Amino acid sequence: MTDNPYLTHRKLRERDLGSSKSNPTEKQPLNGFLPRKVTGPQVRTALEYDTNPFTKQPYSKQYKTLLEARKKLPIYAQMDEFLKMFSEHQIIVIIGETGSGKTTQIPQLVAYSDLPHIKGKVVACTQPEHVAAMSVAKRVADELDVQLGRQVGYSIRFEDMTELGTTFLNYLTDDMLLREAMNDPTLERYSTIILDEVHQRTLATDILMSLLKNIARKRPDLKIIVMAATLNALKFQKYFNLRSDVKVPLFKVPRSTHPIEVFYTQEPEFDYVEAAIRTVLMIHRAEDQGDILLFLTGEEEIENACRKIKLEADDLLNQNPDSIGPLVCIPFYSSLPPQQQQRIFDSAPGPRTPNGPTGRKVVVSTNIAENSLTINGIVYVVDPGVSEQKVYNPRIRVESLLVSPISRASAQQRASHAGRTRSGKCFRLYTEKDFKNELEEGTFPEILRSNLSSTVLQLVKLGIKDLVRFDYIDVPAPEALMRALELLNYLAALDDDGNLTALGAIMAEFPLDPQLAKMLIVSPEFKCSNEMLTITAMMSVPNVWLRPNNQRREADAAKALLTVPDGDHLTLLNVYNQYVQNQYDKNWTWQHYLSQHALQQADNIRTQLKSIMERFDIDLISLSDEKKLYQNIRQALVCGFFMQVAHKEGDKGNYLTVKDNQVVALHPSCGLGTQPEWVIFNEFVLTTCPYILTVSEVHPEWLIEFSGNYFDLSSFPNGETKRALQRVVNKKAGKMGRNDGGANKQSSKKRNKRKT
DNA sequence: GAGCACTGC
Repeated sequence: MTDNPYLTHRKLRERDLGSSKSNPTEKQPLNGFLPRKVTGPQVRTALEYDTNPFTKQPYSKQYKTLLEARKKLPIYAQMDEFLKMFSEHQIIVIIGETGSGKTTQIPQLVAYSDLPHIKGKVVACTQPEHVAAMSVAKRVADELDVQLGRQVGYSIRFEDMTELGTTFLNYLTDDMLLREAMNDPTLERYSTIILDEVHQRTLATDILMSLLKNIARKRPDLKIIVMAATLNALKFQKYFNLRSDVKVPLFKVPRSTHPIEVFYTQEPEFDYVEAAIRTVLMIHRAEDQGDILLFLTGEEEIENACRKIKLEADDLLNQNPDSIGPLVCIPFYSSLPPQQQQRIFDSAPGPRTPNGPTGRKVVVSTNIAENSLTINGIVYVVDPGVSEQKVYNPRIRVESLLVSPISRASAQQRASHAGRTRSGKCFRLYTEKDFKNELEEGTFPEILRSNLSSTVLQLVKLGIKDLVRFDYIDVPAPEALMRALELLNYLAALDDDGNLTALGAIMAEFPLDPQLAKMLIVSPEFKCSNEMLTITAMMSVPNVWLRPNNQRREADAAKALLTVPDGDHLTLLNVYNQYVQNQYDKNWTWQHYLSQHALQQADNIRTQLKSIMERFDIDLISLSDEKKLYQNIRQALVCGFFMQVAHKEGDKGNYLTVKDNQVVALHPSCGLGTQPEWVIFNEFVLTTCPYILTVSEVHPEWLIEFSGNYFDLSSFPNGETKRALQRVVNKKAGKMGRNDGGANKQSSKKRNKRKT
């Protein structure tokens, strides 16, 4: 694990100084344990022992306290049943809602039965979110009475809290395990792999399910456990049936949280925001003490709702000072600075007068609060039944955000927040009939609503030959696959037969979109890899520009000072360089309305990418001539993003994307000083109108020179764009006497040669 | 002249 290049940071730990030698006369708690034949009584006896079988140390006091708490979980009573099932089956599907303790307890039971530490193997448990991986690992380390990072650890992108040869239970993010599979296709070092939260249907979990199903056939010694929160386990159960005569068993873990009363509206609500505000105020007027969690879709909606709730609540308070307490309304969404995000953990306000009614806290949040986050004091949940979700249109290659109905699983997850501290109530702003008949059972899989270029590259690297017939749990649209294959072919990551090229193999090693990986890898040829490294990192993080509602003009003015008129990509470079020159100063970012958090993240990513570049001998090169440098940077951009070029049409500032012929406009946040004839862009979003974001000027000769494959004019639709390109080709032919459209091919050939 | 819901490598 220590040579894993995706981990750039390794936490220092105090080594266990106690002797690890065991006393031969001492009775061993795991005596008589046969791997995978362990029974409930055996485990219970071992748990009550004085010595920790994994550290050979006496148990601490904390261990006993935690053990008593574990015994109260419903799953503790099911130990015998689970261990028997684990002994008898290779694959198990487990269902249990949040609060069932499955994430902490099942992996421990598996460790007791599988005994990975005596075989030199590891039990893995995947999580979609890194926060969950860290916190669950900490909890389980405490429960097993071991030091976090030794017998029990976690691996997430920037942190490896494991010890090679010692760690036998590892919680890791799903992407991490998928990355590992790229270089170890049978995941040999694991004896059991537990996929948790599979109902969330993240891209990585979906792919892992397919891979594991495949590996299970080749490795009968590998056990697989799939854990989900919904009732829709049948789909997973069916999917994992390897043979028709052996059925994958289902293990159910009951919930152990407080009861939650669920209410529905009689009629559908047309204005869910208005209904939500009304419901919050109704709770405030009529219900007992307890805080409220309201789910809305986005920043603007949340800020407006907070303002209205506050106004009305103040009115109520003034009219009925003796019966109604004060109310605070706290917005919560991802782009909020961390300090303001912390406010959701503040306690509710006290009474306004010494003996008056006590106050109430209302948290108005996006989906960010739906999973793996507990806000203390929440007793009431208001759920309008919608969230903003990403949708991908492969035809025009555009991702956009759309307000859509949530799934039943999501609705249940939202409701569960009402029962964390005591029994609570959930108000659903839709009818029970709609809940039962209209909402989808589970979350719409990410694989069906994403751009798949990165995933397809990973699959090919994993050795998957036939992407169309791959055993997906939900098959993506053929058009989405085709678009991905086409892009990877133009980028020279795949050859014309769909085989991985040497370049593609390197691209797959970068945790980046293929376009970004390509431009970074070729950038030494343009003598600007140092700068491209920065730009790539900056393009991998969310928007760094802050623009608070009441300080827009100040924010825009600050941004103007950092803007490079030649293009937004160069502006990103400038922002990062200034950030470093100002010693990563928090005040500097604050004064320039920049997100310290995003810049810090870009810096982390830059470090990680740099180490991967070093591994592949990709040199870091700079040019001192700034004019030349700026030009070369934009040429390198063309090598990755040639499919995202637009040409100006007429004088009204409209642009037409090449080949796709979409009418787009420069986003108002674009910092270009003029409206150049040709631009390259990073993102195409559909909001009030189609906009292109992060835009730089390019010269048409570069398009022909560095991506001749794509800019082969015979494949172009007739129109102004083609005519403009034709003029460039003619001019060039006149000047140079030939049309060198093969630079793209040449550079990849050069790279191929170097690798062999 | 206007927005990025949310994860993750």
